[in-house]
Amino acid sequence: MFIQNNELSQTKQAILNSALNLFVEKGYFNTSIPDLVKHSGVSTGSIYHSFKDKEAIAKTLMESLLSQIECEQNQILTNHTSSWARFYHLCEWMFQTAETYPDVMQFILNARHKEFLPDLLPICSAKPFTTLRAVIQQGMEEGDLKEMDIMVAAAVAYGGVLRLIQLGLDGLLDAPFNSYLDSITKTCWSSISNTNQTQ
Amino acid sequence: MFIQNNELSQTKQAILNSALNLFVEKGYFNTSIPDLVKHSGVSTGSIYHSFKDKEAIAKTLMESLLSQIECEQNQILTNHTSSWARFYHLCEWMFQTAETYPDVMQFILNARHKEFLPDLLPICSAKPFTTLRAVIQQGMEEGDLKEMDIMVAAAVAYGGVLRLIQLGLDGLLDAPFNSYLDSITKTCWSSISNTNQTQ
DNA sequence: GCCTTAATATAGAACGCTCATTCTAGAATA
DNA sequence: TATTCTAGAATGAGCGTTCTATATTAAGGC
Repeated sequence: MFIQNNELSQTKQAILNSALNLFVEKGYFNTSIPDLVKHSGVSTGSIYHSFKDKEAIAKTLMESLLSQIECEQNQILTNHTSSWARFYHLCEWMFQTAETYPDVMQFILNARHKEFLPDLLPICSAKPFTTLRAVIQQGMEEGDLKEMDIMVAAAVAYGGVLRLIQLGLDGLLDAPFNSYLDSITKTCWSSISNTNQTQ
Repeated sequence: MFIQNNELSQTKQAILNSALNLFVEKGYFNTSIPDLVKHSGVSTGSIYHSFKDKEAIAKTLMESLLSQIECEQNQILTNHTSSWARFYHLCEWMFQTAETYPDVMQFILNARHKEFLPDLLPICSAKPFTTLRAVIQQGMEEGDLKEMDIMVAAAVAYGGVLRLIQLGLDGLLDAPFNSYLDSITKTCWSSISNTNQTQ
């Protein structure tokens, strides 16, 4: 039960949570409306009363997830000001989310959204991802990070973390996510850092 | 025309190449057999004469791509022996492939294979990916890389590179791939390297 | 309170269409 | 002449969506 948005009715939330589960488990195209009916307990009629069509379900789901993520990221940015602290806690948050809500992480990172949401920008252009890059930018402007191409720096900084999450979601890690947190964040950060020590 | 396998008939190759194009462009589920007929010029009857069903097309496509990639990787491993050289040239090869055959790279990296090939292991377990990790292992055993969790090291080493490829495929990079090659490989490698300089 | 009425929500059967697959017939090959 | 390949029409199942009927809720008048 990840989706909990006061602006959405109970019925809509139930549908979206089932959609999230099923879309991750079987994929968007392998999930039929009858599947959704069975899983959510909401009837066909109600589903189509709540949403224009199947695509609208996916779209709303995506928007809900992204806005929720944005919200949690902003919390982190408020609580921490230095670029390193922001980077570290953003990564920590990603690890925690991957651990607690693997479905959500799978859906955000993995799903080929373009296949069922043709108008959506690539996920890398979405707000949560630009926020991640903005922290790197900040680190560079404040002199903590080497001057280099922002895309390269961001790819190095988050690439390792996201890759590890991917490996974990695919079941190739033995230990829980957060046991890797310190070592991977320090390693990634130090490689683009100006000094050789991360405070 | 990426698929060129002597073990496969012309017809099969034509079908597989069309499948590769269409699967990347529209996705597996948005590609119908009629689409494949139109694009490849091969009739329904011939398609079903060549392949058991639609899934078998995807499976053969995947196997062809992976074996071709494996082959090219082995070439690189033969030509270079040090772990750094192997790492560098494997990355170079990935960049080149992403530049020349973005379809192939998209399909390998991105496609949610599990959705249409339920029996397939996650892509990270496929040979080409274990080969990548083996090079990191080698670097560690030979003392070039710090002793650390192999998964963490591999995630850091390739995460940045693969992330950059992803950004490029999504159209967020200005320059061609290979202009980033040196900076990203050096950055990634140095962060897990024992000495602070990469020869 | 209670009845009336309108709007909204739910339920599940019915519809029409597309798709993967099969079938039948004919062409090419050996 | 037997086998393999090609072609495209026919089939049938499953899907997204719509339709119709029933239930629930909300508001207003008395």
